[in-house]
Amino acid sequence: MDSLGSWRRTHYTSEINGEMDGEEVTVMGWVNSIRKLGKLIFIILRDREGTIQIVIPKQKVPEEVFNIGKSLGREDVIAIRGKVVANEKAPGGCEIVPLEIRVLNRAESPLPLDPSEKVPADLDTRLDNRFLDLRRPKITALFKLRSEMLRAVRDTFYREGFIEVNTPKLVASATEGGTELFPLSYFEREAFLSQSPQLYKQMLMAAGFERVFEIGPIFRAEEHNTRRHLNEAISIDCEMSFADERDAMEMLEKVVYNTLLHIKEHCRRELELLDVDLKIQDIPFPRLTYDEVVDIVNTRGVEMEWGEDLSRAGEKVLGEYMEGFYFITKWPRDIRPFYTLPCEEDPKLCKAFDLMYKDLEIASGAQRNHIYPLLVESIKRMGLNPESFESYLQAFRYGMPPHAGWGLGADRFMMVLGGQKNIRECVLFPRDRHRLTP
RNA sequence: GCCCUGGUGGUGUAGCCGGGCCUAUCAUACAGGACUGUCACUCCUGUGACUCGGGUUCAAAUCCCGACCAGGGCGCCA
Repeated sequence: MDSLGSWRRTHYTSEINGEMDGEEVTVMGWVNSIRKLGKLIFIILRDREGTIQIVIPKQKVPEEVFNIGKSLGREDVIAIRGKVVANEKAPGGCEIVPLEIRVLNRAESPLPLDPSEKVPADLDTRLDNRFLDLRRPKITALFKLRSEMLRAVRDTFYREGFIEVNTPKLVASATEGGTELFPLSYFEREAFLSQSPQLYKQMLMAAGFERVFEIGPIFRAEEHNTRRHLNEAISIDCEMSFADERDAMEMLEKVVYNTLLHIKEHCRRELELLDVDLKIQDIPFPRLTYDEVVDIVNTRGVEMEWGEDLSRAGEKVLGEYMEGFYFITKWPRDIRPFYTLPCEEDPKLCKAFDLMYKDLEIASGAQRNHIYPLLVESIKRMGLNPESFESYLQAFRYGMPPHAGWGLGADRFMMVLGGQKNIRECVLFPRDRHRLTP
């Protein structure tokens, strides 16, 4: 085994081409595959950006180089200093003839799964050996896509005058209602992992921050076991003052639309690898009211009473009826959280919305209830105790502007962008009902 | 949490219905050998597996029960 020493990579494999014939380069990466043909050895070297062929003809390289080449196995980590040779017979039209090879680390064998994708592996096996799974170009592509998605989302927020914030993930209250929280011990007290930055975002409206966004983890202790649920997820959240639910929907459209454009333009290679034909959907996205949704779902043979949330069957028929992204607006007040502002014209309804992609809910938001007495009443209505919201409610008593916002599930958004059927595919190290490692 | 399906070498599979010719199939990986243009290299040789526990039977990978694990569906998801 050799040390890196003073060697540094001069090129990623993708940066080398036939026009560099004769140039000396240093490349580093993993042995993707190796074919030993007696006195001739071919290595496909893989780095983050791609692969390149290394050719080792016994007659034309130092004996030591040939011997090292012969000793290599799959996924060994090597560095090669060598000459670029343009050659039509090589994949990509060029290859490297090594002057010197350094073996930086050996890989044990057999490997727990096959990164070259000749033999498929179950998702469970892949997640158990995720670092190896992630060496597969297709999988790497998905996470490059994710990185660019986050960049596009951030860019849009900054361009629109939002401040990026971080709110606590360790919280005291288990009384927000709704979802189950993960309890944990906090010195001599009990604490919980935050299910959403909701209450903090709103307090920042009282702080006069006007427009904030946060990209961070949320934790839900539900025992769900589906392709679209995780117990730890990343939420893209925003909140804006002096705005109503229509402003919030427009902002959400901008974020989604800009991300589609950005990915389409900057991730051609990744989309191709993933075999995704990303459609740019013009804005505004269609808006359905909850009332319309109830009609559509019932007309298509799935029973749905007014006042019920969409069942999975309901989502499916709706997803068949609607193409791409669409909003559902004007929800019944009783099935939305207490911080949603009721409609003035009909107190049974509220100013909440969901953003759907086909049959998948990817975001939800609303104009928030900024009127203190009405908010207290709503908390009671939901069977919750206003006293446990004291530090939150305080913020509404000394000048809280009208405001609206939403939360977009980053991992679900990735399912749409990357064409994935299982949300676990979109997360490096997913946390679900049974998986806590790696 | 409920329902359905499944668990066979490192990985992915065939065999299971109709128990015995299974000393368990194939691919890939791995080890050794031959090979100077491979690109899923080819060829020869070799190594390696029936999730666990109980039961039925002369006989269980195969049938039955339970546990564990996985996949899918549903529920839950302010």
